[in-house]
Amino acid sequence: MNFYERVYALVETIPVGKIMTYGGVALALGSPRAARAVGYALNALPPTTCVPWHRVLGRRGSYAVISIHSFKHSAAEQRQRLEAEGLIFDAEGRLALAVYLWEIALIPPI
DNA sequence: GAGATGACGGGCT
DNA sequence: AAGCCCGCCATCT
Repeated sequence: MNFYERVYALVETIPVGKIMTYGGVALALGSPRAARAVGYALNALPPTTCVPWHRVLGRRGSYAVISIHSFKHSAAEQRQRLEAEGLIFDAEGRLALAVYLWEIALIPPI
C-alpha cells in the first residue's frame, strides 16, 4: 500500500464528530514527522472523493485549526462540513482537541 | 538523480 | 501574543 493510500484508509476510519491532526495521522502511520506528507497526500485527493478529508486539521497547541490557505476546496467549506457534523468552533475558529480529537491505535508500517 | 514544493509542527525570537 | 525559521517526509519537475 502506498503512503497516501494508507493515509486515505486511516482518514476514512475517523468517525463522524471526531477529528485528527496531520501530525496525528502521520504518527498513527508510523512516521511521526511526516505531517507534511500527509497534507500532500490529501492534496492529491480528487474533489469527488468520499474520503472525509475535512476531519483532518492542523494542530495548534491544544487546539485544532483549519490550516488551508489555497486549495480546490475552501477553508469555509471544511468548517461548514464540520459544523454540519455537530462540531462547534470557538470564537477564534478552532476546535478543542480534548473534546474532538480521535485517538487511534498505531498502525505499524507494512 | 538533484532540487524544489507543500492542506505540517515545534521551537525560538 | 504573533511571527519567523528550521526540520520532516513523500512527490513533482
